[in-house]
Amino acid sequence: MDETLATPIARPSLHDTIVNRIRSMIYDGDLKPGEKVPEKMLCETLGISRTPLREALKVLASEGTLELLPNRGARVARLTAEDVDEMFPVMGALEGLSGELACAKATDADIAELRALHYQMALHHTRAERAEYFAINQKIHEKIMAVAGNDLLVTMYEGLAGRIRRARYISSITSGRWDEAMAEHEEILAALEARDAPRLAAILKGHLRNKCEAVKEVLRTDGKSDEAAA
Amino acid sequence: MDETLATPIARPSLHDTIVNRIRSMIYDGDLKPGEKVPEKMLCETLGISRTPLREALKVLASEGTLELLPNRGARVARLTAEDVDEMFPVMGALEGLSGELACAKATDADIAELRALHYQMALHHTRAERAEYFAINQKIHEKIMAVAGNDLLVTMYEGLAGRIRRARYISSITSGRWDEAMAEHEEILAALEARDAPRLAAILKGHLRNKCEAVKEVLRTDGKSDEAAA
DNA sequence: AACCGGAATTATGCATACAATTTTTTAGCA
DNA sequence: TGCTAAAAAATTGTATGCATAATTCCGGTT
Repeated sequence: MDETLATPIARPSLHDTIVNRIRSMIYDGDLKPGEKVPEKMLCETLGISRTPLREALKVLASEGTLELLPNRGARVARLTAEDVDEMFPVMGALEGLSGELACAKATDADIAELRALHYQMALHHTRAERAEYFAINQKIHEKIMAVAGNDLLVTMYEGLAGRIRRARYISSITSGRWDEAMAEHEEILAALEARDAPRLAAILKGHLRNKCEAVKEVLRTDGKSDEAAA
Repeated sequence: MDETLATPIARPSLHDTIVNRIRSMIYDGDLKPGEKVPEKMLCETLGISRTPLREALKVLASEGTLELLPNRGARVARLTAEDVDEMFPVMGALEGLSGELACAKATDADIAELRALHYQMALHHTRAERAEYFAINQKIHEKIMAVAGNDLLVTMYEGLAGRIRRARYISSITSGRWDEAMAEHEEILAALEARDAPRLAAILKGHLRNKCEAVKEVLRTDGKSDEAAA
């Protein structure tokens, strides 16, 4: 029997598990940016041998999550201001695309769901509940991505977003910038309701550019502690 | 002395060499889409052991170049029409971004170089020299990317472009579509000379969308031979 | 006392060996 | 003859071991 096309992907391989475990350790801060990651240490922590671990390290390095210095081991990639300057235009283009596609593909139900999320977020904004606000904020952007219906887009965006998430810009947002962001979200909802693809794309791009500045600010402030840890 | 920041990347590691070797084998057609890739075979071909080979396979799989079936080995990823439908919007967004950035950053010398390439390509077009035309065509797009000055953008775009390059759409372009593409390139040059970023972005996006259709056409025609090989 | 050089230690890179799963072959049966 | 099932072969997943490069530590020298 011919299954050449019938087997896209199969079971949860142990291997990806390790990759995800290590990725989580990095995103959760168990491994800090700039920190050396000796293989032996990780082997003991994860209870595995060096072979599968090294395979995972190579994958994470190709993603940009780790830096692999030949004959000198792995280090958690440090996010520089230059990295951010390169990442945000790309993320902006991708997020803009998600907006365009979402305008074309969103059902009324999708928009209703986004509207609900939006007003819930607005409530958290007026109450100055930062954590709750940011949680819903992320949900909204994820929902727009999902509505866009392009898995590759989601994968690529998440890959970049994940690398930035470590810089916890959340706590450092100024209330002035917060009000601005909220106003931009009003426009996002309006553009989506009007299914105005170019406008939504433009707003999302600008919205992200503002976030870029916030992240760079955190990087400047927070950089010193990273240096100390390295 | 503190070199924590001073060592971004060091020597050409053997490992990346293997990754690139295999990637080349795939792009050059030594390994065809859908084909099974036994580890033993590649080990003998490359003259290495299974350990570094498997590390390379994992990396290529994370790039989407290979498919890794747990306990069942690797296969060269097959490009489906659905894949192309997902890839082209993303590539369009990235290429559009390259145009925007290029408009902002291009020096007069850059534009002069692109102009020269453009008219050289136009010459090949009037002479109906396909291979030469496409070689310069690619150079132009690469130059725009380079002028944009965003390494991450280049990396991500090349990753996608490389996966598509296997579908040799070159030979199959119709002369009608070819004339269209050439006309679009006239606009590309004009927009760049005017440093009209939004316009250049829009043209590049549309230009690529047309190529998307060509690739899908090749996929439909060429698909059967791939099936046979699998 | 500070600096330089070399040996010992440690960690990484690669190859080999063993275990487990899948695929193929083959024997048995209806 | 065709199908099922079990055993053999082959292939992948993981662990271990050896070779090599890098780091550290120690002794000698200026």
